[in-house]
Amino acid sequence: MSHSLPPLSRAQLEIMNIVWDRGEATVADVWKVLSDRRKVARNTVLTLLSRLEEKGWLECDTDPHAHRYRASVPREATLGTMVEQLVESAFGGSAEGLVMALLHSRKITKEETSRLRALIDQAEARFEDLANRRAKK
Amino acid sequence: MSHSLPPLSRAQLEIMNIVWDRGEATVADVWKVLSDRRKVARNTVLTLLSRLEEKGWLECDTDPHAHRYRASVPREATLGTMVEQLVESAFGGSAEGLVMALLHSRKITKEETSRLRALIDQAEARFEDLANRRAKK
DNA sequence: TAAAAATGCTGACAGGTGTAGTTATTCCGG
DNA sequence: CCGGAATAACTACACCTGTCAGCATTTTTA
Repeated sequence: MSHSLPPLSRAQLEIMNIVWDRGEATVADVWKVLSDRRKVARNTVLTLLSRLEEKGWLECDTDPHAHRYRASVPREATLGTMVEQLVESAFGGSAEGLVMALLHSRKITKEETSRLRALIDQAEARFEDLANRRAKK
Repeated sequence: MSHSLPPLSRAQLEIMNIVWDRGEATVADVWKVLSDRRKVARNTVLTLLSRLEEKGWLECDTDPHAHRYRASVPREATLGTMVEQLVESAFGGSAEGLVMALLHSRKITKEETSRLRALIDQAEARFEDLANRRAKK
């Protein structure tokens, strides 16, 4: 498939999130956001961005004096494969295993569980939809 | 809390899974299981196990000359924190985000969605339970 | 009991990562 | 036109990870 890039480390994911959030970002942009969270040198950011570009996670234009980085893979696709890989490597391929771990980790509220139920309803609705469409055709 | 060990890499998690599965394992045990999946030298396994022990993921007895390794953290707790960290770093703390990615990315069957719903019911039942107990007391 | 197999220790190495200093370039304000 | 601020490029380094070879010791077995 399209998506055979090396996995993202934590720091790399943090960068990607910033770029995804704003669609496009210069080194200075990213540095600014990151500096609000922890102390980090501009050069560190520069290196991380360059390496992400080397590996194909980012693309950049060298616009009039300031690299503008964009993500080359959409966020949803990336998160999707991340979840899949976690399911695979940590839960032996069982999606339920993951959800179970999520529900047991005491960070879930009652409100969240009902919203999760709604999500599942939606997913099932999509199944119905697909089935209908297949039947009609 | 108890669980401040450094994160597990993929290969390390693979090892931990083997140890968790059989409760206790020697180097030879792990090597055997791993060799059925891919070509790997015994020493590689040895090194990985030693380093996991150094870092506190494994404990070992030097029984009648063959190290017997055991996990020093239960599987569920580890998976829980792994999921939490993914939620945190990839989904900005939103558990729903994770479930949404899960439902959209995998080809989940209708059977799976109903089982997921059952899981959520259970979780809610636990909440009720807790609320009742608090009310009574 | 001597050879063979198993086991563990030490060291090594290449590649990735997070961090950043130094140097070179370029642009803007005066 | 010049000097300082912004920007990028190159280099460095310490640590982690996966990979393994060599050697020493112990246990098994023929």
